[in-house]
Amino acid sequence: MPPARPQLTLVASAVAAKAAPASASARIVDSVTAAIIERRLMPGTKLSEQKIADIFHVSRTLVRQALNQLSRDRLVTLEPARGAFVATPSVAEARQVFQVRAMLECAMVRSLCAQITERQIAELRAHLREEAAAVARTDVPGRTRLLADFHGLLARIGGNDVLAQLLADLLSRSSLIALMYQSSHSAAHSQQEHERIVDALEQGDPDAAAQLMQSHLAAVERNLHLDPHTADLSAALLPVV
Amino acid sequence: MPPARPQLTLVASAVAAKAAPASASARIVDSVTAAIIERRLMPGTKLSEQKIADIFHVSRTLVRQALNQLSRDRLVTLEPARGAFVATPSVAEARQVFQVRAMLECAMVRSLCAQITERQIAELRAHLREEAAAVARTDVPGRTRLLADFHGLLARIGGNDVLAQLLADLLSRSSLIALMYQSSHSAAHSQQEHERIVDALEQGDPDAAAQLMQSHLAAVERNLHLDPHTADLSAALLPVV
DNA sequence: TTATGTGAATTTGTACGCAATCTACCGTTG
DNA sequence: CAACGGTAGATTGCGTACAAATTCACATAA
Repeated sequence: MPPARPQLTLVASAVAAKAAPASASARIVDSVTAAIIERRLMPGTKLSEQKIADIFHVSRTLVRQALNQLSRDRLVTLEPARGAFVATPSVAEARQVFQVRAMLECAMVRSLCAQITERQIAELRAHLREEAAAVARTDVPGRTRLLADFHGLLARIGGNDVLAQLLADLLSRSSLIALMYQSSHSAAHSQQEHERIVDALEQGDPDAAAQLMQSHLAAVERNLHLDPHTADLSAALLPVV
Repeated sequence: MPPARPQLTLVASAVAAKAAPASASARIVDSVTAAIIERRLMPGTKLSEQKIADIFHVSRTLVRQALNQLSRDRLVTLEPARGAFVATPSVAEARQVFQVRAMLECAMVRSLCAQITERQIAELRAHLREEAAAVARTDVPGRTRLLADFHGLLARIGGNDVLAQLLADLLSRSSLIALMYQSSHSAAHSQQEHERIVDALEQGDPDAAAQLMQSHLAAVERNLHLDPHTADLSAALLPVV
């Protein structure tokens, strides 16, 4: 079904993603996750068990464990007796992910207004400065990561681990989606919307914060190339370069 | 850390949970999930790989796959080199799960008001009748399942698969929580609240629907024995009978 | 009696190997 | 020349085996 099936080119640099000497298969999960959201692995790429096992110098057993976890995260799809492939989220799935994010994140900033501290505002401001710096120096991978992590930071600040974990999953899926349906959204624009959301949080205005988050997510989604004629046909025929 | 560690008594009846000849490990996942939410497996129970493998007549390989999936669903916790145990969600986690459910489900019924059809209302009414019947005949396992699945049905009706999947996970976690912190909430009361939510959906009143869902979830949570003195000490010392 | 240390037995973690399945190539045929 | 079929190679699915870690029991000492 997926039209484009590039070859696997998981370079050794992927191994050095995280320094943590975590459990063997967790290291593979982290590396592949990083490789996917940093677009070193394109959607549709086949992830051969043996090749990955060779790269990480472990047996296929551990690779299979890792691929299973990744499929639960919806970052790879497992086709029975055919193998694992980097997921190619459909347009419908993309829309649904953003719809759920809107539900979750609007409610999140609403409840955040009532409980946020000076200290946490400062933390957010520091993050915004990093974002702005990355945008200014046109650091594309850096600003992409920081812009996504703004949403993760909001969730972590809220202190609700269940929510933070859930949103983290949605954010990695969003990264894959943004990568597939190449966003035309201006990074600078996104960064400014983040600023205004923090302003609303600082003023403790739940309605404004929720409204700003809503329109921010809508803008991001609108700037994805999700329109039927653009995605369904062209993207289905031309390999996603 | 967990105080109570009952012995594993996964009877063979668990095998006959679903008739589907699904993939080997999926069958194990379903059986164990059913066993947990139907409280045949108590929180803290050790899930020995070999014992489960013997019960299902498969090798430990498939059991490990199943346990990994279950740990991602947060129904079992994996302690390195120690084994798998039926999860014992903390009070904090319980509160967080209900908080996220409130965010998600309030937004869900809101958006449902605008798009729901006559056909779908009828489907919900049919479900409500089943609930009422189960409550009337004091069918405890049946009414528990139906009352939980009302929320799942709402999600599925919405047509957003991502949301439905997410909520399904939260619902099974909620079942485990309700089981641990033995709810004193009246089933009949819950059922009536469901009726009123459907009424609001039928009238297309988003504010009322969201408000009713909010207070319904709050009531369910309030009737869990989540208060510090009840849970932290007593429940930590006495085995959960 | 309570606490501590040692060793056997059980259990988990990982690698390896075989059977079943799929992919690809190539010769055959209409 | 296009379409079909069959064989060879590679890949996945799953069971088994062995090493490492943990648990439990028992003996010993304070």
